[in-house]
Amino acid sequence: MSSSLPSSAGKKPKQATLARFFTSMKNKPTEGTPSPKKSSKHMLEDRMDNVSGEEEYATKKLKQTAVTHTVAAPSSMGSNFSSIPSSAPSSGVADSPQQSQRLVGEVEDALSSNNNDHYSSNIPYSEVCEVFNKIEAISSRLEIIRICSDFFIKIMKQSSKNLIPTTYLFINRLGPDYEAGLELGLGENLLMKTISETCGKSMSQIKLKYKDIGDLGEIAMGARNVQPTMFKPKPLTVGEVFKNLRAIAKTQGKDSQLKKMKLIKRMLTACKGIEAKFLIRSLESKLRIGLAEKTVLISLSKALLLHDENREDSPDKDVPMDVLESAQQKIRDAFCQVPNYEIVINSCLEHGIMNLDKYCTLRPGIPLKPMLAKPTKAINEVLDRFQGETFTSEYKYDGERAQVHLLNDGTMRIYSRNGENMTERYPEINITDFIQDLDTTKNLILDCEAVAWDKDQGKILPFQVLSTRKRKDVELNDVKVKVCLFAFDILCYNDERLINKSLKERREYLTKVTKVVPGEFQYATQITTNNLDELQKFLDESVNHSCEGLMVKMLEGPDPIMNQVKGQETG
DNA sequence: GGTGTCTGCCCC
DNA sequence: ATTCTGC
DNA sequence: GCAGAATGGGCAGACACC
Repeated sequence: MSSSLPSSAGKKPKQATLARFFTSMKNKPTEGTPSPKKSSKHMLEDRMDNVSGEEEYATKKLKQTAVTHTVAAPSSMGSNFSSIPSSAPSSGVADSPQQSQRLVGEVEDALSSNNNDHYSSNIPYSEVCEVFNKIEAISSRLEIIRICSDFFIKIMKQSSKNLIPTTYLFINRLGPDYEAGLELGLGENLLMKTISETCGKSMSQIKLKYKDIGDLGEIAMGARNVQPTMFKPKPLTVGEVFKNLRAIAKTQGKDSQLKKMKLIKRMLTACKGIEAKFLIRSLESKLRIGLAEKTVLISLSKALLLHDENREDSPDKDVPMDVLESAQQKIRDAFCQVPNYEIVINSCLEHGIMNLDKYCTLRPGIPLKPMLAKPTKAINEVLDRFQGETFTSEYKYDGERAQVHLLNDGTMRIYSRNGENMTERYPEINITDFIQDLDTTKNLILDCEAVAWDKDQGKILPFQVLSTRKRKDVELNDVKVKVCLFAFDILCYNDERLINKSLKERREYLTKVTKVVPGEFQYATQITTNNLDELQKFLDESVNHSCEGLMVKMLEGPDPIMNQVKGQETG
């Protein structure tokens, strides 16, 4: 099978915005100009009113949801942690998110702050933007993958150091999920203000165009390109842009918005052509070129594999399909267990992509990607899917995912579904209270659901209640909504990877290692049956116990299938 | 200090 | 989380 | 039907401004 597809003739932009640029805004009535004080929600409504009859424009909040992978079981190699480097590679991965020092100082401080050196790259930013531009016009994923991996190979030939900052630009992130303090803290308003000041347009002009076009990137590009440039700015490089983005994220405190704007202005002034478009979109966290994490990961595996091949063998040798696929699987598995591009990429470069499963494995202190469940409508649908297999069902609790880590040094961390460090949010939880034998338990990783708990009534409260809890700087006194952890899995125990074991075995570990404390730490209610009536009853029961339905999981076997069944609304 | 606005790799 | 899209 | 990408509602926090 060929790896490249003929690109379809019917290419069309990912958004319906481009063709309309600057065309339909003539004769726009101005009475709809929002007053500066209007909330963004109102602005959105205005916008929708004005474009009524046309197809929907990209509205606000095009947030990129973090991608979840299955923790697919790689063929068990019997390798345990003895072969794993005990410390993270020298990449300087910040691993103590709680104490990330707050940079209140000058912009320059942030720029020169800790270990930015390994993000250096002299690749012109314009080259990245050219690739983005190409991808935006393509819908075939295979074609996109080809373009991406070709580009990755090209920059690696210059220096493999280029790969990390470039990858981060492609996935539009500033670091791993679990590294705190990497939010840009920018929204459409601040960006519009910055564009307006940099490009010499009035705020109302920009807003009007935004209402019409719905893409600040296009607006910035349009405005930049008609601006006379007195002197030629130095071209932007990948390393520079990436470091600046991180600096923007790390800027906080008083006048932080001014400082952020200053950093953006500096870059925007140096932008030429399409650079402005993608720079602004990156800052909005809305790259919207039809390329996201999964595709980048596949492209990376292809690039790293070919790069590897090129080095030790004749260049441009065609890699067999099965080799390519196994490389993809390896890199996917590694990334599920260690969701950190720096670690995975460096490990590939150092040990080769085929040895990832020996060096990139889960470890307490790094949140692994959760396994995903397929939503199903009814019980019999599940029975079809699991026919012949032994499966088990658990309540699906209406709370927040909590991946609880106990580290060798005795510290504990709690990560959200998206790998965010939520430890601060639960000061009252101490996992050691729920461990049977503290002498023999050095470290572990548990999978739980944190649920708001009514201590007086001894029952579960809805998610809305949980979400009213404080998030930052939470002291014990602040805790008004109690939480009960419902554990349903254990993924690692004393450096032993359990993800390749069957759920049945993992449950045995779980109950052996931990202990129930009613109202604080309990096991997810479960049943193992394939009887339709029993299951239906169990589903109804779960809803009566304020749960959302059931999670249905394969009990044995290496190939984990998981489904969820939604219960009836209780309203 | 309080209030209003904006933002979030937010959570579901 | 749900919905939309291309394959 | 699948995988990947795009989008939504609601709440606490951060910052700007008075």
